[in-house]
Amino acid sequence: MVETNRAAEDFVFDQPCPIRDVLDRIGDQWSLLILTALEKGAKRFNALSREIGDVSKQMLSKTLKRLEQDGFVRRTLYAEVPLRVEYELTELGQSFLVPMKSLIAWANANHRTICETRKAFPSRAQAR
Amino acid sequence: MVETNRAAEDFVFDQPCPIRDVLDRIGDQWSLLILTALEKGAKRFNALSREIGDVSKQMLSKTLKRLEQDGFVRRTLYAEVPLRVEYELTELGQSFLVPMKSLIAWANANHRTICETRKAFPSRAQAR
DNA sequence: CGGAATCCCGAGCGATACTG
DNA sequence: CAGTATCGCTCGGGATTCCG
Repeated sequence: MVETNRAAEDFVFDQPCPIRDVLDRIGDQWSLLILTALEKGAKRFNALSREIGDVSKQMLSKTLKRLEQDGFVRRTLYAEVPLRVEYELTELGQSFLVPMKSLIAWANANHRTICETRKAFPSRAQAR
Repeated sequence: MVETNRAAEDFVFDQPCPIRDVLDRIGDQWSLLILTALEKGAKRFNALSREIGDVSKQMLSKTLKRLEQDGFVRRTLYAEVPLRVEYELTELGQSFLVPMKSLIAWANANHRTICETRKAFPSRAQAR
């Protein structure tokens, strides 16, 4: 699993289009939720799980690892018993939230309009 | 196909979380590309197809319809021969691009850092 | 407690062919 | 030209189970 196709695998590390690369992360359903949940401070794994609610442990784990790999989140392991692991935003993660917030604000402001428009659209045979 | 499960179907029209609803659209790989392509003015279907390049007709069609349904894009049909259809941004679509641009700017500014961080991450057995 | 491994289903999406 | 219909594959991600 480690040495499969080197060329294709390396592609992950050098995406040609920045915005698509970024959208792939935050567009994956959980990343943004996690990021905003961490905005108020460091959280433990199960605390995040409880706060977000409808995320499986697997996805929380995977998403956190990706966010860590991309430098949005820092993971700290405390070798206690029982184990304790804390996640917190890095500077990069915090700086990302700045432009993201204006987008969130836009979404909140215009969501009602979007829903109305959607309802008014002719033909109920639409996708999704 | 029109009258399946009413409750589940209506859910599409009234999403509880604004930002997730919005991200579902622009996170779908083509919406943002189309929106930015339309920023400079109205375009015809095939013109969009050629400009974006690697999008199939099916996905272009579906995505445009969703964007139209959500009120981001306006579709105008000219009953000529041969057929002519033009797509353009609505005011909503244009207003959306404002916060989106700051996010794009962030992505451009920090993409290199993200790629470096990603490369430096231990263990090549990462996801995606 | 904090994950990793396995199984599995449905959505996303491309390719192709057909229609108005 | 501007789509729609059908097919089939891939992959995200939930459920469940196992590990340190």
